Amino acid sequence: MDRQRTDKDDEATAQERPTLKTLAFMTGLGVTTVSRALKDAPEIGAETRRRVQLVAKQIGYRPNRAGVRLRTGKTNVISLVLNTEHELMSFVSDIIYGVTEVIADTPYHLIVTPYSRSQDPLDPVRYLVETGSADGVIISRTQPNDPRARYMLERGIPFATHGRTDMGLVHPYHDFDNYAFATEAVRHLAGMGRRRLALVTPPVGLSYYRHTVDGFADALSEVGASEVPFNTVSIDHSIEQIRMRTAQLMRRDVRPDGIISSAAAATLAIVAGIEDAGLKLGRDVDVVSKQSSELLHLFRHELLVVNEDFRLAGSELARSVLGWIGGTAPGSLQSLSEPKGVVAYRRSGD
Amino acid sequence: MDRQRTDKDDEATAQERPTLKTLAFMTGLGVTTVSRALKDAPEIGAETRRRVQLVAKQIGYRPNRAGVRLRTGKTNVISLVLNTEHELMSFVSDIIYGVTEVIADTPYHLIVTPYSRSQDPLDPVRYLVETGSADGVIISRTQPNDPRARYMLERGIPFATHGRTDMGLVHPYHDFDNYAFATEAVRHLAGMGRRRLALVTPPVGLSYYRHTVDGFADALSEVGASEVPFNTVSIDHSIEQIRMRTAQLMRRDVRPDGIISSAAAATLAIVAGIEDAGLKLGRDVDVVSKQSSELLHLFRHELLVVNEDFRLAGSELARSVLGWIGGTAPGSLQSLSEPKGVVAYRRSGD
DNA sequence: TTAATATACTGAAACGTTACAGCTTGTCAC
DNA sequence: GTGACAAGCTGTAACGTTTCAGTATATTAA
Repeated sequence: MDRQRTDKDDEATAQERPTLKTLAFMTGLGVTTVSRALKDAPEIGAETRRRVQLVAKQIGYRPNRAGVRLRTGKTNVISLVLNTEHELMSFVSDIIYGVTEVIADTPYHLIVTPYSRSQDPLDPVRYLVETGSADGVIISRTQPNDPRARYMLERGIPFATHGRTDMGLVHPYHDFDNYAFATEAVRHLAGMGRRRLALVTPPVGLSYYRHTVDGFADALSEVGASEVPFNTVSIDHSIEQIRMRTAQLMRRDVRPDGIISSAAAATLAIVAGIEDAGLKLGRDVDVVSKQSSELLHLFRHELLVVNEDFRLAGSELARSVLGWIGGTAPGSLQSLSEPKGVVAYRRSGD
Repeated sequence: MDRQRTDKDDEATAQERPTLKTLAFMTGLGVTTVSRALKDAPEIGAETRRRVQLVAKQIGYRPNRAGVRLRTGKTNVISLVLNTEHELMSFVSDIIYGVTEVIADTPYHLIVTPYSRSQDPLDPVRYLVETGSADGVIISRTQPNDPRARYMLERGIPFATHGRTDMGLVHPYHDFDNYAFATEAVRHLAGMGRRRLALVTPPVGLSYYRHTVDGFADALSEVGASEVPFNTVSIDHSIEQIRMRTAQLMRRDVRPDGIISSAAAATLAIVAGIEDAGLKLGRDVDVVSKQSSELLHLFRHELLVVNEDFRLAGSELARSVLGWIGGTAPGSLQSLSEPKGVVAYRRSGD
């Protein structure tokens, strides 16, 4: 009832969204000319070009995404592939915000592609590639030998990984230097006189697990401190598990006098465990933790923190993917973010 | 170079992604028939239908989104509109996960549409509607008189709001019962003998600000406690501001002996402020706080918490939008989540 | 037998875009 | 004055889908 008008008068009064046809009618040109004029093709007269672009701006023409996508295969979509299981914590939103910041003034949309419980991480990536649902993909929880990266490299679809791989293949990535984080943390603790250090690692199997562990080990021997093995948990474990295991650890004879934690949420649990064991943070043991929001110092003044900026990670990852799509060499789209050092709490007066 | 083949042999060996044409060729039917057979149209013979669907499954046919979208206007996209400024905290990822859980086994994709610093919140919604970029929209930071909801209602695009409106217009929503939260919090504090209560409110102007304030006020008069005004901050303020203002408040002569906080991050700052003033949580003042992840008890045992489940909110919102798209009456797609009560810390042994 | 009708299927057109292969017109060299 | 060529523009087809208006065959009613 609302749509009484025939095909013919489409050209006359276009109340619907303007298309190339509308513009062609208004300017008296052909749709081909209009299309080319809008993308600054060389064989269009300078005046015509300006005229078309003016009219387009005036009536608020926006290319129909489905039309473009059908014709060219270009989706103007970046997909962020997320594990809904483990990435429980806040930093996911930071990454998302970082990505959206970068693509805000591009024609790109961000779609979130989840994969859940016990699903093959390759599944969502395969889906994206097979259905051609995105021009570029961002993945996280990167592994040294990552089948997803290998797959996308084979298929030639631009992507960026949060975290490096170690397959001898070159692709864009952004990573936080967790080796540096671990070494700085160890040195800092050693500087405070701590000698028996424990590490709460990233999830075993992920790339930054190795980086962290290596940095920890190297720095330990550098400063001549010793490791108190604490392999029963990683930051992927539940708060309760970490807390319990930490308490157990701290009740043992040879307990650490310094702990390094790879994630803020885990740190809350670690501190709880320490206190469960009747020990006091800052006196019996010091803890250095990574964090992504500035909250740990509110939690316990005694905590030592290293900040990791996930919003930056999101931005860098988006920039990388867009760069690759735009033709930049993948090898030049890699970035590593250096920790700014271990920071202790400052009282207001300091 | 990879694409040497002519249009003709397209029909023969389809190495590319299968389309209706591929299926038509394989089954010896017309594309129309295939299209209808796949959607169980009645005028297709039962055997033909089965045959087509079998072949489709075998070769992994998936309808081309761009084709469908161009022809029908259906995008199979749900958009989640987010404020990149204020929604700093973790619960955004919970909402996203909740949404993805629901749309996982539908053809829908989730796109995240951000709006940032000082931008009109109506902008992204207008964009989505004008460009027809989504079949349904989810918005948050809902206001009693929300221009976005009004706009989408006018335009007839299905949406759901996180939080209720108060415009006499009916639309799907999911909301946490913040009135109940506030009343339960007040009653709990009153039950502990607290008489002078302060409230750290949600952002002024949002719907749940009113609900919270109303619940607070009503319960105050019910239990005969008094309010210590604390209108200088809301949970949208920075950690530092909240902390400072709380410290100021707690140093005054008439200071509250109970505080109710609408968000976990604010609570960290509040507690810091309390301690800055030299007071002790649980002795000089009790704090009831909402939280979305179970972390506050690790922060301070003395905290009293009420849990709000944002993953549930995401799921409910997605269900609502899909329901509306599917033709369900908007009025029947409203849900209110009740707080499960104020919970205090339980030591392991309890 | 014929006509009406139901069943099962099909071709053409359209959604909005871009690529390809033209088509005019004007200018210039000769 | 003719041919060549460039500049500037245009029509058609195609991407994959669904809808519309059929067509062919079989079945039933008279």
